[in-house]
Amino acid sequence: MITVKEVAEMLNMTEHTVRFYTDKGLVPSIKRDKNNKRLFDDESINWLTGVKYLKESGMSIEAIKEYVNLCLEGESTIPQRYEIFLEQQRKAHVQLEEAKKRVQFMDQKAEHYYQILNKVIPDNMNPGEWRKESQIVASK
Amino acid sequence: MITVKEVAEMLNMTEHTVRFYTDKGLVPSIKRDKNNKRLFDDESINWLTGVKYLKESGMSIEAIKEYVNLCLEGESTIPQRYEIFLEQQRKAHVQLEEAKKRVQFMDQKAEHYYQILNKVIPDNMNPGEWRKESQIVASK
DNA sequence: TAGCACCTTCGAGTAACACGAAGTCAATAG
DNA sequence: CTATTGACTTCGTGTTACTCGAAGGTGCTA
Repeated sequence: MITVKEVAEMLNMTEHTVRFYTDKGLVPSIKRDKNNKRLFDDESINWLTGVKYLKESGMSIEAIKEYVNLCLEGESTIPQRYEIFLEQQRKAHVQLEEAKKRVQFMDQKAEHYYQILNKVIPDNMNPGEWRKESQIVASK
Repeated sequence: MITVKEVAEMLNMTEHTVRFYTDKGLVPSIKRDKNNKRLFDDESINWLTGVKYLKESGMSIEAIKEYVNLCLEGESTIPQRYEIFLEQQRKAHVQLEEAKKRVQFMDQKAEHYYQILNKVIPDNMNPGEWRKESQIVASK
């Protein structure tokens, strides 16, 4: 049984956000101790972890809430829940591709600035020149 | 020379967002026609593309604005701009790793729901069981 | 018994859009 | 020649998801 602070650190969220999510009902299994403090057991940590992933893959708080409600309704909602995950799976794959492009972009720009600072090439780093530069790099 | 609508479609942004960014000064090279309409040439498209990547990798509008100002100040700011890109490069790599984890998570959950629907395994899909499930999958 | 760390609720503030209203302007259709 | 269409403009409010800080309760330690 761990506290808000601990679970926040564990999942790399702020304490405020953890409380925000629990207050919205996104962690139905959460408990309270005799002093009304939030306590997370393994089940609650799993819920919160799932919520975090769903959120990061683009679901709104409201949509996550609906998913949680479906879970609480029981097995009859499994087909709907499956549809939700298919959609989130699709989004996660799109996000992965976009993340790869960003890495490529940043790697290229950082490398370019490095070369300028080492007098390898002249300054044409302004974004106005970026496409040109990208084409040069891409054609290498 | 293309319009707001066209560049928005091209970069997959809303027209509102494009205007928002240009009004904040994030695309310094943007032009206007005789009727005061925004017009994007290649340089402006490059700026906007760069702004989009910086934003997606976690920079605030304010921070991007500062970067744009550094660009406009000339070559003397190259070391600072290099530092900015090193940081964004680092963030982009972290994001890539997170995106991979999300894909893994979503693939696993979608697969799990698929199996339940095909009566392969019983229902233990509630997040309360997710860690257990992940361990099982991981140990396969 | 005082201080400290940690928790609580509550309420206000913020970033980045998202959206709609109202108006301008140029081209085309009748 | 007028009128409608459609894309653009500015302006201003609304929304989401935090983010922060204040004010206060509780229990442990010195």
